[in-house]
Amino acid sequence: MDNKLPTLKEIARRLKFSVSTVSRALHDHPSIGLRTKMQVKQLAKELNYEPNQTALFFKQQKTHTIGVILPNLKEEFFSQAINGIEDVAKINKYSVLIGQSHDDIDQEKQIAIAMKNQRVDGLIVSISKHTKNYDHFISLRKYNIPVVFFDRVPDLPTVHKVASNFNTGTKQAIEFLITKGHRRIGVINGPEEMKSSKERIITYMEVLQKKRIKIDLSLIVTTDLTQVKTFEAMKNLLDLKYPPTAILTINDYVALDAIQYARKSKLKINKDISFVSYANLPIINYLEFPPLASVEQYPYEQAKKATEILFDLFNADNIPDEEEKKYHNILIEGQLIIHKK
Amino acid sequence: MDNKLPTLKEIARRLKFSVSTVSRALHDHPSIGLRTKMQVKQLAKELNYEPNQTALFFKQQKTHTIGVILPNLKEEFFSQAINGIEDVAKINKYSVLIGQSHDDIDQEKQIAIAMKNQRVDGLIVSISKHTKNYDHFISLRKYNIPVVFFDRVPDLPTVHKVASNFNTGTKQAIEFLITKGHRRIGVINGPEEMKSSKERIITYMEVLQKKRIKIDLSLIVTTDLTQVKTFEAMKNLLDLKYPPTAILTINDYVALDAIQYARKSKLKINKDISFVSYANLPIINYLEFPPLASVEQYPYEQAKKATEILFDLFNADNIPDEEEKKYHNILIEGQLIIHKK
DNA sequence: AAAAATAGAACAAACGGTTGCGCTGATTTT
DNA sequence: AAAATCAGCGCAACCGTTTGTTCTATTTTT
Repeated sequence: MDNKLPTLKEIARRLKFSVSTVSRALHDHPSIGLRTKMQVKQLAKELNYEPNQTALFFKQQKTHTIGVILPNLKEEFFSQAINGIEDVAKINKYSVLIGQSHDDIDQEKQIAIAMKNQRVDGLIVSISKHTKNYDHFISLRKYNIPVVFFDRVPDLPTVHKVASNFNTGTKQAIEFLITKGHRRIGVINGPEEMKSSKERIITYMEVLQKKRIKIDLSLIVTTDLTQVKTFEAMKNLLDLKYPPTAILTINDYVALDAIQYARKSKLKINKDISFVSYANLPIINYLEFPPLASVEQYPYEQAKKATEILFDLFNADNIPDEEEKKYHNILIEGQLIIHKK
Repeated sequence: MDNKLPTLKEIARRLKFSVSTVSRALHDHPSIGLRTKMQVKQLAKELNYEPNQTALFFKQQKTHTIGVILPNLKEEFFSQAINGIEDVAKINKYSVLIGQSHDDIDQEKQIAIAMKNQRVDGLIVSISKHTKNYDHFISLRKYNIPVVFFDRVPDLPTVHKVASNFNTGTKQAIEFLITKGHRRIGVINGPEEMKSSKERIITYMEVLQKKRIKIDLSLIVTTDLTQVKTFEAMKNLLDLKYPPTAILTINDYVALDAIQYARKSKLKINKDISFVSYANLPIINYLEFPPLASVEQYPYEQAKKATEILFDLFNADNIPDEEEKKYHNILIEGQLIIHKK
């Protein structure tokens, strides 16, 4: 097993050139003669020479790797997001290191530290549903590791982030339900820590006020996204004296659980009770009783944009510190998708 | 921005020790005095010293990173598999680099090359559904990068692999259908390139023969896993003079499409026609008309086992080449899960 | 023909850490 | 008291590549 990979030194030895000459030859440096250049290149090709990336990473203090931290990959939202990240990374010849927090703050911290130590050049993050403290990300600034958040973003002005504009989608969703004749619209919201949860409620109230529909706070319940809590939330809604005729749920997975609960309660979906949610999962197409509509949040586009910003930051780093360093804060418009059926 | 990370050199300078002393002190080398050791460790802690991984990777010619190549992450099967890989990697303090082939052979090759250049220490692979040629993986041997395949594995004796034992699951599935009274059992199989496709048919025939049920080859159709082809396959089956009363599909996604088609054809699921498939996706639980049963293939366990083998190989590499180098070939037993409903 | 300019290549340092070996002064052995 | 031992630390090489500087012919200029 002659497992030794060819190095510049090896090429230099065979051709009786110096290592530096070989290096420059391969880089088409002007101070290398044509003959030499040809010889070097040919031998390099013969030997299948590939620069040792670990040496380069070390030398350049760059790893050409971006880290991605997100709650999990099993939600299709995030696996689609990965595609957006990968695509941009590939264009820039970067690799992607992925870590799942599984919505656990400690794991999130641990991964962030591991990625710092691995010397990733930058980080794309969608925070866990319980994260309230962002120190483990903020501290990366000391190491010049830029961080761009997407989808689940911290509620801080001093970070780069790309998120869905829940406002628009929520507005469309509620108006859609009102148009369909619904007046008692329930909401199964996410944990209060999540920025999107607050925004959803604000928009919900705004729309109802404008349409002069009385707001009933008992119609607003929360779930931590687990099935158990969603069932509880549904029970609370259905046990009301005047239960809602339509429910807005924080995402499609919650909607699925909610629908399941409604069916167990012998309710006719889309007749006794209708659902609208967020995410627009492909799986919806296979359901017998899907939500009436979903707010598409374009995970691919969000993640892609976040990654593009990250690469901008890599370059901006070289630019002398502008005093007023701008923080990117992009909103991707959601879009209500009405499911035909 | 004092972005300079602390180095051994920095610690040595401040304490007026040599770099080597500092290095050894941090590693509890016996030839370093207690006083010195304490001083060094304290300052290291104060400065938040962390060894520069890129330097270590370079020096040790190891990246402590394993590469994973799989068709895609949006199939829950694979995102669960990732968890198995991550868990084992974490125990061994390894990072995980992920690449999706999107079932495209060229992308698969490209990723394999990129990972080789990144100097991953080893590779976990589930091949694309069209891959017939394995040179891009075999050639990694030259670079001493071990490869372990899982789930979708090459049909070669000279590779390490972990796969599902389709035999058992398929047998259970068909016998289950026969017990339910079905005599005309259709199969929507995968592309012939896939090893599992062949095995499925063999078992199918064996079971039918044993049960003395006549084999009708027109009941066996194939799909490339796309919806279009699955619909075509379904059409072929349903247009038969004596269409099947039950269908075995290669996986749950195909089953979903097949069920959708059957419903469009006004067939009553689980009455006019029943389905059994492979994978046992969680989503099944939300369906109104799920397959009767699914063969669970334990992606987490498969991937975990594959990764454990990979780490074994890392160590085995140091052992002098045994002439008879064994190739791992693990089969994980599938298990038919009958969906209650 | 001597001086200046230039092309083409070599030298050497640097990135940060590990490690075999050698050095020094103190302690123990004979 | 001289010799041997040893604890404790420094020196230097090395991993592969890049790059600023220097060197050496050769060519061009005057």
